[in-house]
Amino acid sequence: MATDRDTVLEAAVGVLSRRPTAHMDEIARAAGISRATLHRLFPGRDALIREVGLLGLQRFAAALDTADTGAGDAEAALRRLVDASVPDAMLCAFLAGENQLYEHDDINDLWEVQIARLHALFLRGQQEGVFRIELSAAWLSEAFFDLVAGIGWSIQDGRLAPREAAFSLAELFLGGALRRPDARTPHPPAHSTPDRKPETDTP
Amino acid sequence: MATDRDTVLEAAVGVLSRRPTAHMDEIARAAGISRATLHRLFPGRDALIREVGLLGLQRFAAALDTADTGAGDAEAALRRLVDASVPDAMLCAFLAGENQLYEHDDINDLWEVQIARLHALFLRGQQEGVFRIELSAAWLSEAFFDLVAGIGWSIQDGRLAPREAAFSLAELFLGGALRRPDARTPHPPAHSTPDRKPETDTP
DNA sequence: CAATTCTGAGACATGACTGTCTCATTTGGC
DNA sequence: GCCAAATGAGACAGTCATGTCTCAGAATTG
Repeated sequence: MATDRDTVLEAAVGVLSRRPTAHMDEIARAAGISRATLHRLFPGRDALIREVGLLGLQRFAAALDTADTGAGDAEAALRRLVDASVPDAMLCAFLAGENQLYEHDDINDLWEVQIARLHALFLRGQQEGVFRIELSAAWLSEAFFDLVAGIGWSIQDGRLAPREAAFSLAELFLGGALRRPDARTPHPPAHSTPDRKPETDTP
Repeated sequence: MATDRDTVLEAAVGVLSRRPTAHMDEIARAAGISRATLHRLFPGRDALIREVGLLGLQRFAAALDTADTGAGDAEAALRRLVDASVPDAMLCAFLAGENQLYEHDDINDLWEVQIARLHALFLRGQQEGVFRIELSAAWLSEAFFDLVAGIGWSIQDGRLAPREAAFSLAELFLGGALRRPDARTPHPPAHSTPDRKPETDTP
């Protein structure tokens, strides 16, 4: 029985991350409360969805703060970000699946701020020679967030043990994102070779 | 103006992959036809969604067929799968975001068959020493599909050039999934070290 | 123990989307 | 140019979820 707003939000995430179109009935039952009480806590469905999205973005922003992505080695910063964001992976899964949120301008702005922070981290890592420059920072940002969401879905469905989550995410993503100090790309790309030039953001 | 069923389905994917709750009106407008004609082509919304999902699964199954994932080097097989599945990345994005599909048993079965084929490819690669065994084949399967979906979203939103898609996916994913022939893991995992034992499926 | 507050269950009206229909218009074939 | 088929626009009822209300019962507080 969860009468707290935050507790209800947590329960709502559990339902909405898998079924974004869940009715108020389902959300209320998932939280162990009645539909009436749910409406007493949140003005309506829109407000509830919006608050869940806001919670997710705030948690992800807090993870970026905790990881202190602007300091030190870019690889170490990303590892800190992995550890900080995996506990809220389910919220990220909700954010990835709920594209209806982007109708609200404030949510959209907050989202873009966090993506910009991710982008900046990858750009810095590329300029420092830590991350590969053949992959655009935008793609690295997108892929990282998608994998965090994938972690959330996998854990929720019982396909991934929570203890393995951070390790699995860090090893898979960093393996593909880090420049190899010794070995070059295992095979030269046979398809289209994007001759990407190292980007700069601070002119 | 798209009067063909397949053309309408393609247009529907474009809308539904981003807004899974789009109304019939929006889908019809996206296809350039009226709501009446849309209803003449498909019995109802459920049938339309179901056919889009079926199309996505059939395309992904066809990609697995084309790639011939059971033959030859596992890495080469995965590279073939990347090339074969990237053109249908938007459909995979739809599949990843539309969890409501899994109420239909036939769709669910077809889905699990394809995931099993992916899983088998990664398991084989692990047994042949091509893919890392510290990451479970289940996680590799999930991550691969999530990244294909991410490719689809990125292309649709104009954040990734279609020409770079296959390269970006293959390099990022294979970099994290392949065993490094010479260099070991850049940093020994400081967090929890899952002492995974190499799995077997054919006893 | 009594009073207050909060919750759950249900009823109710509202609104939105869906599915079906009709009819005028257009398209395409002959 | 005529006829047939198909399309678009709109109207219509049905359905479902939402949001609000009331009331009885439970929990908490004094």
